[in-house]
Amino acid sequence: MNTRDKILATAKNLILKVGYNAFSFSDISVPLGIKNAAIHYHFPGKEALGCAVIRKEHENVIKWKNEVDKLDPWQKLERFFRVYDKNMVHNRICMVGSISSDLYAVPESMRDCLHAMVVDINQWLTELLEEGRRLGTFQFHGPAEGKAAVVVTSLAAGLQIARVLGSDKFEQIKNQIKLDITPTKDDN
Amino acid sequence: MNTRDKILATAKNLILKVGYNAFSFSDISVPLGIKNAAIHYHFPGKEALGCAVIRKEHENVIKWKNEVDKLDPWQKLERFFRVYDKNMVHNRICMVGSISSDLYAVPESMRDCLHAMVVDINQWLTELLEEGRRLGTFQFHGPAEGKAAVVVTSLAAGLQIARVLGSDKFEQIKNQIKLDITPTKDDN
DNA sequence: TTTGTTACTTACCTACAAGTAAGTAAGTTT
DNA sequence: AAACTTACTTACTTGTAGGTAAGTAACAAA
Repeated sequence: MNTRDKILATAKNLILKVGYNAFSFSDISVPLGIKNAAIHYHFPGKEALGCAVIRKEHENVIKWKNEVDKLDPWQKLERFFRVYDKNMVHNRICMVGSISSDLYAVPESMRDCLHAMVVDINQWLTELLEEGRRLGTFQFHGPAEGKAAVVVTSLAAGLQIARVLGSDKFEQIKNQIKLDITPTKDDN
Repeated sequence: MNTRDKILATAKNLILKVGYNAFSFSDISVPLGIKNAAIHYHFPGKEALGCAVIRKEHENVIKWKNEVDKLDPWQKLERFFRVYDKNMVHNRICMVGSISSDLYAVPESMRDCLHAMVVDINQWLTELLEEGRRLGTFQFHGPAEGKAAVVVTSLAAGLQIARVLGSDKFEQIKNQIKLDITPTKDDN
């Protein structure tokens, strides 16, 4: 792993742990054993670094979508949960939750990067729920778009609230999400 | 309204809009037409101010709970939604979402204040859902605690994601929450 | 071999944040 | 009237943040 990628990885971790405005260049340079100015060699400024982190995360989302493409709806959902689980164990929140909660305190370019990513995630989950309902794998009322919004926000804020109430709360949320889309015998 | 309360109100707004770490004393003193040091007269430091804001919010929650105490479950839920609506129109997020997403970047005393408040909200909503289910007003699967967690996180992150995708997304979430607890004809 | 490029470091600058000590004007108490 | 309290302001200190200009060691290309 080259220095540039190490900087990106460290910055990503910091954004998910303390937020964009709460980390400094030293929080990256000291653990990596480099100087602050080395970060400026790879990225013109903090804003560009922030954008690069979000764009890389977005690329990872796209790769991940292709990876899980052939799985069935429940497996896809479980894989989706696993993304949040990985953050949960490190007391991190998700990128969307971190940047959007600080949205009016980050540069506009970062908002644009985040927007593109959120649209993608939202669309993927909406299609998954729609497909699952069509196949009878999932059951829920109302538009898939609304259901997708509830699912993704429960997970995002689930990571946040779990910091306060413990990881059990996050487990409860995942279980409830599953219960809420599990088919029952009624056919209304 | 005295200066102390004006400082508290301004600080609360800033926390909900840009987060605890992204506002400075000048963001409070300039609009109020006072000097930075005046804030230090009323509050020893930023940490104490942050705690005072959360504690006041917690007190408001307690008062609010008493206000809505006699309403029926659906009315209580609508009143709960209204709290989030009021933040939505100002592009604010909720106190719990703001502080918990920056939790490892705020002083420990603030985390303690937030914890007490989150426990209270969580308990109130759990009891509401439990009561609603007992009365047949609401219908959902699994423990009320898990359902409460899904509802409150959907609303909290709903405010966050609505900053990126627009307020329609928040409306979708509220509708979906209602659909997901509306009784159907099945009696499994 | 000299020229250029990559990947940094050294040393420095500017801005601004939080915090504080001392002062002050207005009102309150004794 | 003297002393004290309230609610600030003035003026200052300290720390740190992001950023930059200039230098350098290692290696590659012409």
